[in-house]
Amino acid sequence: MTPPTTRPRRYWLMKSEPGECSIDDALAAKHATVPWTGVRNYQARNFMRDEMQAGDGVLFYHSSCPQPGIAGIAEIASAARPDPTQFDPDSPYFDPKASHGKPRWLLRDVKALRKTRLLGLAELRAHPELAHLKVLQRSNRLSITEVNEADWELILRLLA
DNA sequence: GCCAACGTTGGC
DNA sequence: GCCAACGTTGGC
Repeated sequence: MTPPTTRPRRYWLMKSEPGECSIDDALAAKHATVPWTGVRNYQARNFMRDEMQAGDGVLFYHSSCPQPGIAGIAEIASAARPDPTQFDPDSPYFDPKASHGKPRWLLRDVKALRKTRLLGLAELRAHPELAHLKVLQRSNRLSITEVNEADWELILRLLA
């Protein structure tokens, strides 16, 4: 018997518009868990479909709002599964080219662990060690990016 | 509301 | 496969 394969825990930054799903909304949800619906970018989808693993750490980021920044800590809480909003003609995320037989968009459930103080962009930028963070790059539009372990640990220290 | 950057679309 | 037009993102 070969032992189950393991890999080091990975870390992600996931953007959510608080008007749609804030860290408070996620914490208030059943099991503090929300399906990460509405991602319609292939690179972000591929992270959810192929790269993530249950238990991975998540920086819960508020975007498109008065105070953008990291607002909480969460973790990946499920395997990949089809995003149901792609099949719903009444959803803004409806995708007429998707079908149940051939879903295009896969999501993960994300479990909120705690709300933190808001760690805003200006403060993130004030730490040169974090300068390479994807979310700080000029006009990065990707809603899911990977965070390396050193950055994860530094950010958790800043939030402590 | 502005606007730069980027992904997607579709004609060729 | 190219590439211009278009739509979206998202901080400011």
